[in-house]
Amino acid sequence: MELETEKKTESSDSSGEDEEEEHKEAIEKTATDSFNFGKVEECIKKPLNSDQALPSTPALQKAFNKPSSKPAVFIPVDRSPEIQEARLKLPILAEEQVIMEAINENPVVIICGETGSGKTTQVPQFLYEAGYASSNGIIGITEPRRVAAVSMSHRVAKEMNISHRVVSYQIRYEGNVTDETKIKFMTDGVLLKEIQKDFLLLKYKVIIIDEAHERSVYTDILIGLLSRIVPLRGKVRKPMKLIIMSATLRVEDFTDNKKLFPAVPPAIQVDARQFPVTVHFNKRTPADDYNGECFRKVCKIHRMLPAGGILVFLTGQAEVHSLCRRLRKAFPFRKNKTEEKEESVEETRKFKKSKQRKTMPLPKIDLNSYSVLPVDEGDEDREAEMDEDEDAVGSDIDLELGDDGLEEGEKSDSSLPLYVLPLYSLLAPEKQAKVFRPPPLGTRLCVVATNVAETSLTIPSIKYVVDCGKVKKRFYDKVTGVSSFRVTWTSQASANQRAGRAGRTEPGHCYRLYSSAVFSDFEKFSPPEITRRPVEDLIIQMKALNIEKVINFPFPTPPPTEALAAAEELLIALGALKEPLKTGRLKELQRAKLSCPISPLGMTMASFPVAPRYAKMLALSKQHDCLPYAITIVSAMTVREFFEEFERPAVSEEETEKLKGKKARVTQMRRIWAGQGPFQKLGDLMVMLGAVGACEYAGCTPKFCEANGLRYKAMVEIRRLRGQLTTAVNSVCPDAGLFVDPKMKPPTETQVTYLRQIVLAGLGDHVARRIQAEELLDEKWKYAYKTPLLDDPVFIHPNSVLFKQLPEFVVYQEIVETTQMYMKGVSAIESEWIPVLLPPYCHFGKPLENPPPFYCPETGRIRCQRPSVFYRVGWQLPAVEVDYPEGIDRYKYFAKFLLEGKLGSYKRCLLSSPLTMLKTWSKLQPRTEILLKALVSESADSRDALLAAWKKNPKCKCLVSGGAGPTPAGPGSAGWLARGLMVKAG
DNA sequence: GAGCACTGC
Repeated sequence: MELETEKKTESSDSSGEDEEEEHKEAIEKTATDSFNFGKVEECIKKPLNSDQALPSTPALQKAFNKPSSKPAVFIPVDRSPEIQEARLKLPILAEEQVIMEAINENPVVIICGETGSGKTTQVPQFLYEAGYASSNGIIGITEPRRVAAVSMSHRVAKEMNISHRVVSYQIRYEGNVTDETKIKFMTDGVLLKEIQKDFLLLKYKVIIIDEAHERSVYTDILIGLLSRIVPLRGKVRKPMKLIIMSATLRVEDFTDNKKLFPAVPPAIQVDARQFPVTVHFNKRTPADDYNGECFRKVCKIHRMLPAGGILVFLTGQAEVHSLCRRLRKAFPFRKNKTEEKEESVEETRKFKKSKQRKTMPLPKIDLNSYSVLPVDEGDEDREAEMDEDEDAVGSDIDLELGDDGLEEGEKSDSSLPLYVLPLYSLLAPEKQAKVFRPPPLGTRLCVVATNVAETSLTIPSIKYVVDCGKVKKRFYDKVTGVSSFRVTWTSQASANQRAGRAGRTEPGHCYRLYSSAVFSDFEKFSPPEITRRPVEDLIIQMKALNIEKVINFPFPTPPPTEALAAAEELLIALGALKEPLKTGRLKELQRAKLSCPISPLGMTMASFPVAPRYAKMLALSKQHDCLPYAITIVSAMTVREFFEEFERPAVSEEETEKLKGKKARVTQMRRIWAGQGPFQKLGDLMVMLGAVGACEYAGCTPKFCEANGLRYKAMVEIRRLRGQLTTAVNSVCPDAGLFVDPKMKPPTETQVTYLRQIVLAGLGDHVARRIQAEELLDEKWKYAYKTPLLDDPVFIHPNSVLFKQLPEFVVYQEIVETTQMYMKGVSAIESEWIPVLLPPYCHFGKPLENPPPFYCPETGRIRCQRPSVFYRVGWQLPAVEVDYPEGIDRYKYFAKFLLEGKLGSYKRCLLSSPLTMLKTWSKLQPRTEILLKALVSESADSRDALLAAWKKNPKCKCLVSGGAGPTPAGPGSAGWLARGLMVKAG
């Protein structure tokens, strides 16, 4: 037994499949065997060429029953002539043979090709035609976004002229996969879940990870897992191919990572069919006012340059709306009937200045060629002599001429109508859709966007990009988890991605509002997401795959150790991981802490597709019929931006009034949904429950949402998530018999109290306590709360319904730091619940002697009253009934109650009083000492433990009597849903 | 007394 544990800890693998000997063995040999198929070509920059045939292995040839260079099977595809023609224009088609040879001969291949290369649509078709999906095996492609998975499956089905039954998709809430499916597009999270059901992914012959350069957390984990799965599949003689597709050449994290791929996988580069984009840097970089600079640049472009849409990149909603307002004011356009006419005739557009000016031929600068470093240093100086303000790299178009200093007066010019549209993720979909329609006749389209336009949404017909060079990003404090949003410079890769948005339909221009020197100081790539955020959700998923030593997992880029430790600590506190034994040295303890195995509760939690804190809430909600409510609350907490945002600057007086009215309405509804008295104590979570309940009752219509300031999209997502969570709970607990009830009744007062306890159990590390009057030394702590991990005061967010209530103890969903630290999603809790529900966060004192310890017939354990203090802050918590602490005294009490007959119905003549058992060792009589020693040696300090000892060694019974043992009372099992939850309500 | 970019199960 010990040997085995030892072996496990020592082995370098981390994807332990210990139930399957074969797999385990194979994992350990991964490094030596599985990746040695073929010597690997290290051509990162240049395409492979076909006469550089890669060496192949007999094993693989046998596996596919064909020589390596030529597929033995060819599955015909009946494409339409138009599709054929369009396909042939894609550069990737010329590389088909090269790509397929590399795939045939290597288990892992990387394909680099920028947007427009056609890799996402074509590579699956290559594989299909080469027979990779011909016999009992399918081709899986992961996308980081749902829309992409759906639209790509549609497009490929159309190109191949094949039914959706064969080319299908699967995303979180829907899919059209059938038994006939051969090509399956899915989101990366879907595949990760599938690995939990079938670690070897046996139904797939090929997995393609698309958009790997985006480095989404699931993509990263998938690549780590697949780096082990692929060789394992070789071991079981069912080889699988892994293809990693990236839009950038930054693949060193995959290629130069020996832990991930011991042999360097070949990387093939394919060209993209993009139009050239000329990049213009500003001579000077504005200190702060990039918004004003954006405005001026758009004005110049609009006044002087030929037709073509403008896309502006800014950092947030407020900026987007404010620029929209300024631009609309400067270039108003009157809506008329022609607006409805969809066909916009380029020739009829009037561009005052640009018509007078000679349009210069656009310079041919390939976006690729400068993407690493700006090539303009020389030009910059040359341009500087002629132009103080701006260096137009490689371009003769001078925006400075004809500038009439518009920014001062911002006088409006209605002869040059500009059709200005905002675009950001939280914008209602129908408003987002506007940017894809042609602008009204005689106007120019100008989209003012956040980062959504960089990856998620592609607007055609953009010719000019204005890039402020900034992004707004979320930052997490690794220790406290407090998050904040900061605006920083973007990365070179992302600036290039933005520039590329100007070359989708014709050659374009990108205006960067910063100098090339500033650009070259940008980091090359943004750090992968997994290094920047808490990882407890990922860690629990990995633990559920029996990956215990997460620290050894072959992450393409590992999360910081602090983040791993924080995740492990939280999961232990939630009971999802088995706590390491407290014996041993500190160092060993530290190491053990990073390799805790998952607990049964953890397995249940991992099956719920929500954050571990919320999964814990679900796992505790069976009692008192709380599940439907807990599911609803958890769904609402998971879906972001529940309420519509009305804080933006209004365009008109009329809008100002409208926004004001809506804001007032939301505030009013919040108060109504929060309820009164005991209901209100559930706080913001009660608002969520009330809002979802009311919305569903009304049929979840856009109208209801609009009228009540709810985001329709969010409400639909909550509805779907409730459905998914209901199914998930039913499957771990079939007798729950849950269903989603659109006419769900409000919870009772008692249920609300239980819900508060459930919420506390999940948010144990998010408890805060109001500063008491006597502690108030500094004004800055007025109305403030203290938390265990933060030195600074935190406050209830003004939007919270508890903002004015200021309950003594609260839990919060998250803390966001802006001007101060604000708690959001706040519920009030009672301090006496804390020691009962959150023992890991409490330091308990000695058991009270009054009331005395007692035997609990339900659990078969010794119970007692213990006072405690909350961790790190030392808040005194009321004494509560808990299990008697481990140790000799527990044995003594157990012996005492045993002798008293508390465990069973037998009565014996005892020579001593059971009370003797509580005396110190020295005062014990020999016969009682024997009993105590026996109990200790058998670790029998509870009924279950004693029964186990008797089962193992029936002789033990003699120690107590000669008679029948105690009869076990009730089920001893402590199933996760059965556990005696909760403090008495009220 | 406020101001959050973007995504996946």
